[in-house]
Amino acid sequence: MSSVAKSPAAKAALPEKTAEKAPKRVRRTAEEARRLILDAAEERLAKQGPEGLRLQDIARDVGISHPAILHHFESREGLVRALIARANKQLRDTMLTALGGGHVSTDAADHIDHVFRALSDRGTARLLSWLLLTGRASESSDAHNIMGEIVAALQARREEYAEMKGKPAPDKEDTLFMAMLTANAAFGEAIVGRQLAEGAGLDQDGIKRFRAWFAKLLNDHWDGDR
Amino acid sequence: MSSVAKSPAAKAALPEKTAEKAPKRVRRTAEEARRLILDAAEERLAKQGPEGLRLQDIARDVGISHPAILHHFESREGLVRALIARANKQLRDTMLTALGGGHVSTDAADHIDHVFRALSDRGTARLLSWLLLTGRASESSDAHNIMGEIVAALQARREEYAEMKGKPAPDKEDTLFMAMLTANAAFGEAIVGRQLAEGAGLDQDGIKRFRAWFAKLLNDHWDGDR
DNA sequence: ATTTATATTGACAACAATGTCAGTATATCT
DNA sequence: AGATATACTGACATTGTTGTCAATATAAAT
Repeated sequence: MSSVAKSPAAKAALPEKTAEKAPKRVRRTAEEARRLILDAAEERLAKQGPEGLRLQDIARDVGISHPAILHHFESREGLVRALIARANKQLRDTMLTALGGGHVSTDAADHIDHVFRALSDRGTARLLSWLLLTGRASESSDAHNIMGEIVAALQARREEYAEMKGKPAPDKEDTLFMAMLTANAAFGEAIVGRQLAEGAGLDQDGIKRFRAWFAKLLNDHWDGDR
Repeated sequence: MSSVAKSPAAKAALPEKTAEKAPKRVRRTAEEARRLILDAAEERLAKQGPEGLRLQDIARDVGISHPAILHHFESREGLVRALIARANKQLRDTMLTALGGGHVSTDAADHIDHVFRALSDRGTARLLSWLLLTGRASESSDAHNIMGEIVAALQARREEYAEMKGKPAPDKEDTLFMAMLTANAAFGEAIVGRQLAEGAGLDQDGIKRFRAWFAKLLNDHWDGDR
């Protein structure tokens, strides 16, 4: 990323007619180009925030000219929408497969860690946050379904677990609240986490301990009093 | 805030020389002007996100011309810095006075509600979030101290409470984690809260119930096992 | 090899936003 | 009242960013 792709320097060798053209243009498939562009945009967004999302910069990152981006996404807004759609999809997939994995009910720590990783460690939460901050929330009605699906899956797991233990079925709202708290905390951590941790003198390992602590809190509540 | 101050409409009464000038320019004190500008900027930011922070818009809201803003804040960046500084200060004050109020140890619900109100209901968390997303974190080294102060105050309360109950003093890190979780959750709620709540079919009252639920969770932990 | 479709580019247009400046009006001080 | 400091304005300069367009190169099809 230090040295940008140069135009062919070996061009003025022969002043003959053979030397006057050496275009060497890269041509990707549309799908591949879109993927590269989205990747670059995501990275910029994660690193520099909303104001770092400029077509020219992204183009430079990919090594293309900025009209190419317009060609693939119509407009800047189109690019943003594509970004949103992909982030939502990734999030949904990650969460649901995590919920689907077997070892949930016994140990919430892994589970919490999954959620935090999916949202916080990778830039997804920051991306989604920015989307929400800029008021583009309504466009991604997917978010609704995602939350619904997750809570449903979680509730199913919980009832299953309760039955196994011979306990009464847990309250649906209680499950919802657990999910909401987790989501809120993960988003919050994605944004203020590093800042808070630094302020409190917590290192990377301390953050891990925090997540474990949180997992335990939820775990206790999971098969606790209620 | 609905009707902006209008320029004098009663001006074309006499076509005489007396009617040709009616400047009626408002002149505030520098302090007052700065306050108004910051208020307007804050509101824009809360409503429309980062991209809504344009000098011309803010100026229109206040009823002045945009160079006036530059006059008071040097540059756009200056305005942003002032915004940050004020938000930090407000946050610190709110939190510490909330911590200082007597009824903390017995009922965490009020307390949690205070925190959420200070961060979430008003636009503070969104503002700070945007600041963090845009990477302006380093400029507000105040944040460090804030977190430190709060945790210290909380820990003091907790030790006091533990002694009253004749229990062993709580772990400092445990207190820190409680504060971190609360902060994360409040920030998260400020950003994704409405979206999640809608997706889950929760109304305003449901959000209140969630906060109460969270408060209870912390409360139980407060004088619980550890 | 020729044709076809389209990914890609450079140059330019259009616009928006910050910032500059010289001048104007208003509160305050003497 | 007159003088002074400065909050404020309108017009302009500047810069940066999105978007348009005609032209070009390249992969795939015939």
